[in-house]
Parts: sequence; structure tokens; C-alpha cells
Amino acid sequence: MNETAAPLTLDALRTEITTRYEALSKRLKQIARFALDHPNEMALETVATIATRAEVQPSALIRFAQAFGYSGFSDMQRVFQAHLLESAPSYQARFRAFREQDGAASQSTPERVLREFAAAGVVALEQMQRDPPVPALERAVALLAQARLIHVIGQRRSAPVAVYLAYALNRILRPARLIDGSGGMLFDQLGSLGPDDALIAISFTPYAPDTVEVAERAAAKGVPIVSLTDSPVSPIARLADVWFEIRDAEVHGFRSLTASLCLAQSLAVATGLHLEQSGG
Amino acid sequence: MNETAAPLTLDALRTEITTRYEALSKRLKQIARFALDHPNEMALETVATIATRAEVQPSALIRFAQAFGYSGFSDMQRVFQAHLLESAPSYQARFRAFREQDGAASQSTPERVLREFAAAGVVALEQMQRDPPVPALERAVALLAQARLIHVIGQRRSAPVAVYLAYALNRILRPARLIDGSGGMLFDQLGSLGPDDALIAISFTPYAPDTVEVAERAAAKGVPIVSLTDSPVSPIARLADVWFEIRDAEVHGFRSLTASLCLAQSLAVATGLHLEQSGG
DNA sequence: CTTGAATTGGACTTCGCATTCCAATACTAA
DNA sequence: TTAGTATTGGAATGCGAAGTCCAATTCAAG
Repeated sequence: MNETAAPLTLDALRTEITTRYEALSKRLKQIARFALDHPNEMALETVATIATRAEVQPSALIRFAQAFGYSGFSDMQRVFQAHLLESAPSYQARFRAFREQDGAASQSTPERVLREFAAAGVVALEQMQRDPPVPALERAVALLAQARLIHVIGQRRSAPVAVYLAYALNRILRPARLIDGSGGMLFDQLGSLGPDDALIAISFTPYAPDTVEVAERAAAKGVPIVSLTDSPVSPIARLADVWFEIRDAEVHGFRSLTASLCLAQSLAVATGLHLEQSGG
Repeated sequence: MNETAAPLTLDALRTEITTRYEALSKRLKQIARFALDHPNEMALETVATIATRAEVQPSALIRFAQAFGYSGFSDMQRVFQAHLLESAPSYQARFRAFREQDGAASQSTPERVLREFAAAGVVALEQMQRDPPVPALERAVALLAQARLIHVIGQRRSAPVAVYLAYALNRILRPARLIDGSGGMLFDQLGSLGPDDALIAISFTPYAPDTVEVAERAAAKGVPIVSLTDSPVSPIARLADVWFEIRDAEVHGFRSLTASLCLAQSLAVATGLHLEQSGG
């Protein structure tokens, strides 16, 4: 048994394995090679399975893990799993990692809050950059470019996004109208909705009932719908012709709007450019 | 038990979950959402752990897997694991592909626009993180925490920020009122303004005249003002007790709102935490 | 060879997991 | 309401996994 502290990252473990490789016994060398060559199997398979693949005894794997300071195989396996998560496009894991690294922080100073929101926003935007919803964007742009009048609805936390879209669409000369239900006339505003129009609906859990109902009525009238929402099973996603799944981070119980607004802005500007380029 | 063949890929499973979602029972819906939202946990964690996270019974997870044609949970989990393995190596390649393509930018595709906005947002947020306006934040929080009623004004591109602030402040139980001038009653809404209140004014070049005038009238009445603006020489910065200089990036003639909203959000949440911590 | 130490194989034990099952509960329809 | 049905919670089960241990084997040194 070795007394070194067990490596916490796969990189550290790799280094450790490499440097100590020559000193290992025959069987442990065999496992070391396998671990370096097949990190994914190390992350996902059971001891028995890996033992078979590597052509060693299960117990040898436990010894190997213990030789590198882990309490057992499962303990070491976590390192391999964590690595898999990091390299996968999982922004939640990375965000959690960030917050934990931030660590000691007992108090929530305004500065800390700001830093957290900024960090969450960066992660969300990077995620969106890495994995942009291209087909949806293109279809949405085409749809919005030819609509006679674009109606926009979004309530509570989605209201700012709706307000922004209405503003931006008007600026690029696409007639847009915000359905804000002021004066209790929410559904009265729907009178003029027709199949030549388009509706942009924005809603996140818990979905505002009014938004859902507006989308339902519009769908019934054959109005094309573009949805910004958070899940494929959202009520407004299933009604939509084009829908975007937006993963905004949540800090202190408040969802960020960073990704939503970035998408809204892109939608408006891309529509504008589309019109320009097609001689609009 | 369902007789459909169990989906073999995560994409197929996602589709299956989505289409059958409405027909699922309450608990199964809950699991469906969790599975769609946290594919990585589904891949790596044990039934017991996932059950805890998703707030369901372990047995419900087995039922869920079986409802989708799998023999048990472990069977379904393999699909999530396979996906993790696939996406892990490819992510690096995709990222590289993006950066290379970035160079030869001839056309403005929707994808490019989205990427530009995301990149601009990241830069703005990183700058804010690097150089956070701590003293202003702290003074603003103190000011907002003791205001009787908080009035918020912001027009055009600043409107979303104002809408968001009004929403968020109300959520943390700080009475807030949006001055939106609907029905042409902009200045009529100022009647109740008093020195116990506070005004948050948001405006960027070219400064909306109405916003400036509201700020001026408020200042004349001795109302404390917090300004979000873009320059120390902005008309609403001069009038303010606390002001923030926000440098949001501009892409294709459209200023991003990323930094503004990040600050707005931090302001609201920090105020909320301040009240909690001081026993409000 | 012989001896002692290190390494290894593999049966055994223990523990924790996925899965089952049934009683309790929540719905639904009459 | 009430009866019947679907859904759910959670204890009980059995199985398979990780981890232990010791006898067998290999290796090194004299």
C-alpha cells in the first residue's frame, strides 16, 4: 500500500502512473497499460468486466487502485468518470465545479453574486457557441422573414426577452407586436392573428398559463409558432413549428437570461441580415 | 409493460420520451424531465442516487425504464453511457472545426451571428468579472434595501433591463413599479414619487429623452437615483447617487444586453440576500 | 537446490445495488 | 359516495458487485 494522496484528476493520475510504471509489478504494469489505453472503460465498466478485458484477476484491480492511494477500485473509478463528464458537453457539471472551487465563501457579498452570475453567463454562452442550434435558427429566420406581423409573448421572467424581441424586430423593420395583456386584454389582442403572421412564445418552467393558452389558440388558428423554452416536453415546444431548447444557469434561485437574450438577439439580427441579403 | 423495442441510441430515446410524454403518469413525467435534463447523471449514477436527485422512488426509475421497453434500469442506462462515450471525443474536434471555419467569414449565416453575439457576451462578462464595480454595487444594494418603493425606467433597448428589474425586485419582495408610459401617462406615474422611494434609471446613447426627464424630475424631488448607463458624462449619471458604467459590446449595430442584465440580476439578488442576512 | 519474500489466483465474505412485490393511496367513472 | 383501477411508496429480496484473505506460485538470493 502506498501512502501518497490519491490523485483527484485523471491528468494527475496519468502522470502518477507513468512515473511509477517501471517500479510496478508485472500484473500492475499490465493494468496500468490498460488504464492508460482505455480510460472510458475504466469509467463505465464493472471490476469484473474490466478484469476480463485486461486479462487480470478482479482483485488485482483493487490492489492497483490501492497502490495509487485510493480506498478501492470504486474510489479510483470516480476520477475516470469525472474526466468523462468534463470533456462531454455538460455545462451543468462545469458550472458546479466552478461554484465548488469557489469554495470557502461563507457570505454572499454583492461582489460574489456578481461574479457568480457573470461566470454562469460565460458558461451558458460558451455552451451555446459550442453547440449552436443551427437548423432551428435557419428555419426560424426563414419563418420570421416572411411573416406579415410577428406577435411576441413572454411573461414574468420571460418578459424581458419578449420586450427585447419586439423592440429588435421593429428596428429591423419587421412589424412586431408585444402581447403583454395590459389592461386585462390578453386574449382580445389575438383577434387579428392569422396564418400569415407568426408567434414567438417564450416560457420556462413553471410555464405561465397565459402564455401556454395564447400559444394553443394561435396553433389552432394555424399561426406558425417559434418557441424559446427549456425542454422538449414543454407545452409550448410541442405546439411550435420551430423551438429552441435553452439552458440558462440558475444562481440563488434566479435563472439567468444570458443565453435566452443572446439567442433572441441573434434571431432578430440574423433575420435582418437575411432580408438584406435576399434583397429585402 | 410496453411492447415497443427499446431505443438503442439516446437520440431515439429522447424522441420516444418526447412523443410519449403527455401519456405518462405524473411520476413518470417527472422522471422523463429529469432524464432529458440530466443525461450525464443518468449515465453514471446509481439508481438510488438518481432517485434522490429526481425526488422519486428507486422503483419508479425501474418502472420508467421498463415502460420504454428496457428490461430494467441498468439496461436503459447503457444507452446514456454509450452517448457519453460518443460525445466525449467528438467535442474537441467540433470545437476546433468551429475556430478554423471562423477565419474565412464571407457570409453572415445565422450560425455566425449567434457565435458572434455569444463571443461578445463572453468578453463583456469576463471583463465585468475581472473588474467588478464593487463599491457602487454595495451602495446601490444598501440604497435599494431601504427604499419604500422602487421605480424603474428604461426605454427602447433598455426596456428589457427595466422589465427584468421590476420583475426580480418584486420577487425578492421589494415593491417595484415599472414606469413604462403606457397610455401616454409617463409623467403622471411620477405623482407619488417621494424621498423615501428610489429610482433606477437605465439609458444608453442616444439617451431617450423621456428617461432623462423622469430622472431630472425625480432628482428635483430628492429621490435617490441608481443609474445604469454607458458614460460618466451621461445625463443620468450626473443625476445619480450611484451609477454604473456598463460597456456592452456591439455586433451588427445591435448592442448586447448581456452585461447590463448580468448587473441587473446581481443587483436584485444581492439586495435580496442583503435583506435576508440583515434579518429583513 | 533451498529458503524466504513478493506476487498472484481465486474462493469467500460482505455490502450495496437493482429489482420485486404488495399494501396504501390517488384517480376515475358510475 | 362507492367500487374499481391505476399509480405510488417503501420494505423485502436476491443477486451481483467490490473487496478480503489465504494458499499456491513465482521469483530472487545464497
